[in-house]
Amino acid sequence: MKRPTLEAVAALAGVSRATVSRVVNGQTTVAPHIREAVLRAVDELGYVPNSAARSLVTQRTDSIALVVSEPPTRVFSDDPLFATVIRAASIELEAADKQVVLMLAGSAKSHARVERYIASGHVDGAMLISMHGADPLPAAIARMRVPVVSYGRPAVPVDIPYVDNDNVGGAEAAVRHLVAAGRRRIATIAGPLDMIGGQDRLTGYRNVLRDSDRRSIVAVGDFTRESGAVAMRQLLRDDPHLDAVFAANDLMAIGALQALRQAGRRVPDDVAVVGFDDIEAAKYTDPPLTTVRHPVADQAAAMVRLLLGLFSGGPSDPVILPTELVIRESA
Amino acid sequence: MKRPTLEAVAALAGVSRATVSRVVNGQTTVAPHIREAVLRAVDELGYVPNSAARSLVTQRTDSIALVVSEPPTRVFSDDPLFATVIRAASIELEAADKQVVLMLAGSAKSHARVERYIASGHVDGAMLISMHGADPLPAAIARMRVPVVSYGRPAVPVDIPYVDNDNVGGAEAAVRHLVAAGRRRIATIAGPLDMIGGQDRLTGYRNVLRDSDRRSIVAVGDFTRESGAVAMRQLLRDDPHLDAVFAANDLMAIGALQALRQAGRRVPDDVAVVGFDDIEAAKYTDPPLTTVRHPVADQAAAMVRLLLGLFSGGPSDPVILPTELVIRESA
DNA sequence: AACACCTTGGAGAGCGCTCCCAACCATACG
DNA sequence: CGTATGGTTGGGAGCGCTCTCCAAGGTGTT
Repeated sequence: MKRPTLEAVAALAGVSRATVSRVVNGQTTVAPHIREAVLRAVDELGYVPNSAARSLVTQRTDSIALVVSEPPTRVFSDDPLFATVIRAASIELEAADKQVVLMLAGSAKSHARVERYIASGHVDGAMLISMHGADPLPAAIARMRVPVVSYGRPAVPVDIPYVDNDNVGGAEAAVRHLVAAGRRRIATIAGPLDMIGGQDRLTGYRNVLRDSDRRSIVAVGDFTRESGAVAMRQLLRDDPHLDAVFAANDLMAIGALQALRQAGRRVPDDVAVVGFDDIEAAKYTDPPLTTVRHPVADQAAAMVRLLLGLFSGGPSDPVILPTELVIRESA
Repeated sequence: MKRPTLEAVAALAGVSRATVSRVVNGQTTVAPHIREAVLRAVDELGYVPNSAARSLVTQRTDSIALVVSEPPTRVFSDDPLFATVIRAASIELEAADKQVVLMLAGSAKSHARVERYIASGHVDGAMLISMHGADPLPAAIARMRVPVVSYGRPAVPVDIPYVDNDNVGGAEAAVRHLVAAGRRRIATIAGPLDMIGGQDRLTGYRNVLRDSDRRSIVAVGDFTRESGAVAMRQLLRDDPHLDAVFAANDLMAIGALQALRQAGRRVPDDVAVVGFDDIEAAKYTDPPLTTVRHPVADQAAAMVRLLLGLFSGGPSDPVILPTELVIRESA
């Protein structure tokens, strides 16, 4: 009635536990006919090795935690970022025959659970995704003796390897595009400044404006469409004559598009709009959104490779991936 | 250098392993001052119990697998269904202090991994989400002696408990609404017929049409927006005079809206459109989409409770949740 | 003061597996 | 024909933990 053990298989096949273990783990030092007998017994009993027992002795679990340190509402919002990352990372990890354990660590309470989970040896390593500045998790996890990598540069300087995209460069390219098009009053809808992506994209915007001798006009959103609309209205009040907006992500750009339409501005004729991310929806806005594409899936895959590399003593240097300006009709 | 064990804590606190175990597991039969000493030692060494060792003896893992038997492209598509289910289930499971292990089982290869994972005792139970008719996974997992529940009635008759919403009733309500509004030629864009949701919603549509003496006009999509647009164009060719469409989900309804606009039809004046799901985007379509809301999050929570109930010998009867017609402007 | 009873801590057996080491057998060589 | 060699197999320890006894000590009662 209970699940069969190695012992049971050994008994049925008329060999020792050790031999069964060898067959199950694919060692070649077993005589073919014995191997056959063992496999038959395994099949007959429906034997599957007990993972707890195995990892107790091997000290490995072949599982990797994917920790998303955000409230669930944001993880599974309109923003497909997390979905893309999770998907790409899963594919890459499964290719390496690792099991993905997805963990949402949005609240302080779940932080504790996650820390405990990782510390208790459930996983061989962990990947952290998108945390805010005050997030204590990276530091906490880095303290354990578990290999960890981060998706995106941690906001707090913590000594863990990470993979990021060139946020500053991408923002610069976007704003340079607006400058090149002759736009004079270029505003930005920045992301949350406690997030590294928000900071870096604002930095890129400021770099170009400074170099091109324009004034910066800044409103801050929180990466949601609604906040983009609110920020856009704010900007229009601040400077009714602005002729371009760079939004720190597409969702806010879409919100800005709505607000502009409501305010009776034509895009791109009156106001040019550029987003960041190149999400799917950017193709279907009216007009289609010019935006900065960054390789989310590649970045996730690179993160996985970085972590797997750590297991075998590979380098722990940060990896930075390039971005690309996608020009559509909004700017 | 290694991770501290019970033994180490016991030595430091000057007690036996058993006593430390009692303290760590919150047993009350330990004298306060000894308890203090143990906790101090735990703290000092940064001790965290080894989960493999623990579950080897307890035969529990306190983890639950959430198996999504769909290709990742669909799981993390525009369709927020999976996201909502995953989120709600996670919240509910964490409340019960269970760890969620999310597994994507889109390919045959990953099926094998998932089966092995579950069979090897990594989790105490499993939840299956949204599978197509030919999916062998429910049957395979049901065969193991692991408690399993399904989100949605399994397409293949398999004896596992499930939680579903009233797809037939919801579709009926939607189509009855169109009938009541005086629509004469009511078409439907059905979902994939190898999915139970697709079947049931089509059944509901047919039930009402039959009772109200109208002809059914059916096109089949695959729950994506694109397929909705394609199906809509098809329907317009089949019957240029149709005056209403019931789409089996909102994404296809949105595609239909696009196709109708391109064809120069006004919604709802010329053609009324009703969707199913009440996703977030349904509020923002032009015009806002009339649709059938079903309690996705509630359903997920109910699924979790059903599974947890199974552990303690609770009932394994299917749970069916009601739906609600949300009337906006498209019909 | 002796007894029973209850509380509390310790000893030890395993949970199911891997892996080291030793024993074995067969072959080949001196 | 004995011994060295190499390839297979089995024995057994132990991974870190829980949990069932059991013993020791303390308390209260008669």
